[in-house]
Amino acid sequence: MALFLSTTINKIDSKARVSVPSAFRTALSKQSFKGIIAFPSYSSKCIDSCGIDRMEAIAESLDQNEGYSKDEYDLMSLYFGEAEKLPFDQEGRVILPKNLIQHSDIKDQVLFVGLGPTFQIWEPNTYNEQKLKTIKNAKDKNLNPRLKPIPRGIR
Amino acid sequence: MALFLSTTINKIDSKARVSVPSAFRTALSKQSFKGIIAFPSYSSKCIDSCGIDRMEAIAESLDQNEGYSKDEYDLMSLYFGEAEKLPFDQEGRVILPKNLIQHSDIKDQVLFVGLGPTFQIWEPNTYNEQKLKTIKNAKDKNLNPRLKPIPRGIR
DNA sequence: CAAAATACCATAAAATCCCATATAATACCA
DNA sequence: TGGTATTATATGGGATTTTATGGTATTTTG
Repeated sequence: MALFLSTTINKIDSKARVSVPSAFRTALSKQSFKGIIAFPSYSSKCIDSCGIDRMEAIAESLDQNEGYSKDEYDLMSLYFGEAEKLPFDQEGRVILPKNLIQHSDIKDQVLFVGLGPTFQIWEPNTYNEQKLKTIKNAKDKNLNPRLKPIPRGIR
Repeated sequence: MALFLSTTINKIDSKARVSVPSAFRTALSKQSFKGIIAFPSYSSKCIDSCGIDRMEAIAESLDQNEGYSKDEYDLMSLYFGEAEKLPFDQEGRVILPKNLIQHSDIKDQVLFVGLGPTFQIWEPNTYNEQKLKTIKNAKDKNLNPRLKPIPRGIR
């Protein structure tokens, strides 16, 4: 499984090209499609993204109806319609489609943030606002990140 | 599972490079990624660190939604964004990113302390202060300093 | 053909490699 | 056991490569 970590801000140029962070490209280098899959997040003003392997795994598990409810099935099916395959150019950039730029309100800077097996693409200011909200919410509800010990699958 | 023990102080140079203690490198030598994962501690002015295997285990357990609420999921996702993959150079050093140096207030010396399955990176003086506080607290509360297995689910 | 997409080239900054050295740790041997 | 040789480690600096970014040329396609 690819593991996406860290946060990077890159520029987007007049042709809507952005460098995908080198670390993300490395994480994807073993996959069959040299590029990323991107689609609008349904819950945030950002772009959800991953490698093709993950999409294929989702497709397969959907196909075999592995415990999805009708509602879940319908929702996930929508993703495939909105997902875009964005290939790397020789320099490791992708071209962000207009609809995704609009959805995430991206202007001239693009923030990539790793979420483990996936990552997201944000307009930097939008991301910071969202992040502050998440932290405030965690404080209000007295939540702790359960980073140790690991609940299961410990090695 | 890697086991990190003991305490070491090393220098940080003008390029923000630090040698990871040899014993720690040995503990990590079997893992797929040759380096460390580092992220700001949520409770202390230090850097939490581990090998990639542990990070992958956390990612997997999150991904399979093993009893995480939406709020918890959001909070933990932030940590992936703040975590950095720091590869070893040929001499066994890593480059500490600026944000982590700031968070832990590191100047020219770096203290590594093993915590068993993970380790932490501190500014040495900050660590000593923290250590004294911990000892004082234990005395005040009359805690019995015996080493026993920690029950699961502790934080 | 025109417009869009893609390939190709150039460059500054940053990251990484490579080599050198002092010190510490370990092995070896008389 | 003491002393010496050898190895490993931590650290420093210069050289090289990669990355991000911009631009131009070429190809595709509708």
